[in-house]
This record gives sequence, structure tokens and C-alpha cells, in this order.
Amino acid sequence: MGKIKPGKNATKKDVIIQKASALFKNKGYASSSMRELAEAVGVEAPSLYNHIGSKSELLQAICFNVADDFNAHLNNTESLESNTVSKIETVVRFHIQMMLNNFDELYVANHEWKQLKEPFLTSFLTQRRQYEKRLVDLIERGIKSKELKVNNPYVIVLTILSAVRGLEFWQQHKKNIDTQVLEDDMTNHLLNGIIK
Amino acid sequence: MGKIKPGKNATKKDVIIQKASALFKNKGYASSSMRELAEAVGVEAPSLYNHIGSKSELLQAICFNVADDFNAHLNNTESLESNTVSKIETVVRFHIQMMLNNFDELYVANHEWKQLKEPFLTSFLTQRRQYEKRLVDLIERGIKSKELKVNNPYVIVLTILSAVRGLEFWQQHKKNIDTQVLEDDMTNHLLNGIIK
DNA sequence: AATAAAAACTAATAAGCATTAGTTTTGTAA
DNA sequence: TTACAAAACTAATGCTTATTAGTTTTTATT
Repeated sequence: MGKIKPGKNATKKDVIIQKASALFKNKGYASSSMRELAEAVGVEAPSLYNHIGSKSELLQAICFNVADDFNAHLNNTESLESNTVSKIETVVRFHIQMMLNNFDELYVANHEWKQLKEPFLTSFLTQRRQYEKRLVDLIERGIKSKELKVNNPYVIVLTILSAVRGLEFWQQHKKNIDTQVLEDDMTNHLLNGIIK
Repeated sequence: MGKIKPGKNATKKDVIIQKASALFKNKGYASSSMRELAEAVGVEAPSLYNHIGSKSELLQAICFNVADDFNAHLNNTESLESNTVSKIETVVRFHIQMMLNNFDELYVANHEWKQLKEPFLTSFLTQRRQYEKRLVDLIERGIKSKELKVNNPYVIVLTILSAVRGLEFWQQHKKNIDTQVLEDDMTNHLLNGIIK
């Protein structure tokens, strides 16, 4: 594991955020100390404060970066001219890919957002509810257009989001199964079920 | 919220574990202090140590109680004489009911097991892998008997377990939808999909 | 009422925490 | 080479933590 040096594409602040993501993922936000983070970065703890404001600022950066990514992608998807099932499939696949490619940040955002301080906690929760609401609306459109069965739309959204989130357990098995198989199988399961 | 007094069905230790579950769920294990727990129980912090050995012992109790419940139920299910799909449905419904009825403990076990100390961490992980393995075997039997589509069995197990786990987000919406509708819709989604 | 055990209390310990202050080193541009 | 700024360092602050020791109060039993 070579240390990633700043200057090319990332500032030192970016490196700190990235190392913080991995640390918070492995040990939890509250159980991670600035000393440990400093060691991962390769400096003494107080030196971190030349680049960042506080420990909680790191958590904020991680959580809101993730939220922004999902919002941006949903904006794109909604502007597509395709049927609803295709849009849903696009969203599901994007969630899966995010779990596989931005695992540390996503894990931290999913697990540690409760540790955000106000007003960020409220802001984050509001954003997430709005995002869920947009997905619920998408599902409802699919039901109205008779593309989807008549189920409770929120339960559907919850099931999909939760299933994908569960890919955090996937990491161990990464080597055994191709990620494309994983993406295809899970997408298919969530849309078509498993019963013949 | 009346304080629950011990002596009837529960010892004081049981009350402490229950209060700890709620506290750890709300604030996270590492961010919860013994002072806060003591306040919830209604004593001073050092008094807790007349009943428990340590803070980490509380986490252990919570995590392994949950694990034991799931193992016991799977033992029962496997001894049933019914087809595989029925068994899977039984397991899915039990997971959903556990999420709805033992929410605090389950949430803590799902979120804070990483904070377990050795050798409990290893033991917990081993138990969980064994449990997952048994579910994978169950799915494989369903595929062999042609009850189920040919998908990767571990992906199926992961999808099901994760989806049910996501009911932690359900709590807010409890009032709006009947839990029986929730159980039926989610079970149906996970077995039959959502596409007409 | 007397005795023993259980469980509460107060006070103290030692360690770890994020962060600040003040100083020195390093890197860059003139 | 000199000057300036960025970023590192050491030392210290004040706070919080889980837990232990020692003592007193409460509860149950004889």
C-alpha cells in the first residue's frame, strides 16, 4: 500500500478525506482518533489542522460528497427519454456500481451519518428523504403505466436501496464472483424475483 | 416512558441490556457513555458495575443474543417437512418480524459488531458466516429442485438479508403502513419481483 | 429487632481525546 | 541568497472516558 501523495489530481485535503474514509469505515467514526488518521496520512495529528477544520468536518465532507453524486445521477436519469422500468434499472445499476467503486465513502455515509452535528444532520436527512421521495415517484409512475405490479411503492424503494446497500458484505467475496455477474444477478432479482 | 423495574420477568441486568440497546442504537456504541446509560437506568454510573462486568460485555450480550435467536429459528425451519420455497419464505418472514419486534437489539448487532473485542469479534463473524452458508445451501437446494431460477445463490442470500435489514429505515413510517402489508409486500417482492 | 448480603453512593485514578499555541522546518519565487 | 508562506513539529490545555476503591444505604432473612 503505497502512500498517495498530493499534487497531481488531489490536494492534501483530498488525501486526508480519503484516508479518513478508510479509517472511519474500518473502525467507526467515534472510535477513530485523529492520531490514527495522522499516522495513516504520515504526519503528526496537529499538522492535520493545517488542512482541515475539525474531525467532524471530515465526516461532513464524506457524507455530502456521496449525497451529491447520487443526486447528480438521478437528475441525469430522470431527463432520459425511456420507459420507467429502464430508468429504475439504470438507478439500481448505478447504486451497485457506486457500492463497488466508492466503497469506503459510501460505507461511511451509510453508517456514520448519525454522528453528523447540526445543522448538517438535519440537512443530510432532508436530502435523503427527498431522494427517496423522487424514487417513490418513479415507482408510482411505473405502477400507473402498468409496467409494475401494484405494491406499496415505498416498500419497493426500501427493498431496493437496502439490498444494494448490503453489498458492503460483498467485499470479502470479491474475488470469487465477477462484479458484472453480481450486478446482473442482483438487478434481475430485484426486478424479476427468483421464482421460476 | 415509565421506567421498567426488574423482579417480575427480568433481572436488573436484563434492564441494563435493554436500555443499552436503545442507547447504542440511538447514539452508537462508541459515542454512548456509561454515564448516559446509568441515567437511562436511573442510577449512578459506578453502580452499573454491581450488575455487569464492563461496557463491552453489554455489546457482547446484545450481539450474541440476536445470533442465538436466528440460529434457533433456522434449526426449526430446516427440520420442517415442506418444499424449499416455503422454507425460504418462512425465514424471510422471521427476519422481517425480528426487525419489527426486536429492533433495538438487532440494529445494534447489525451496526456495532465491529466494536466487539477479540475473541468475540472472530466468534461472531464465524457464526454469521455459518448462518449465511446454511442459507446459501437452502437456496442451492431450491435451484437443484428447479423451484428457483439459476442465479448465484450467495447473491440471492445477500440481497434478501440486506433488504430485510433495511427495515431499520422503516421505523419512521411505521404509522402509515400496516406491518402485515409490509411483510407481505416485501416477501413477495423478494420472491417474485416487481415486474408484471 | 438483629444480621447478612446486595446494591447504591462519593471520590479518585489513569488514560485518551480533539484541539490550540508557539516554534521550527521546508519549499518556492524573486 | 533572501524573503515569504505553507506546513510541519513539540508541548500543553482542558475535557471526557471507563473503571476501581472504599463507604453507606437499602433490602431480605432469621
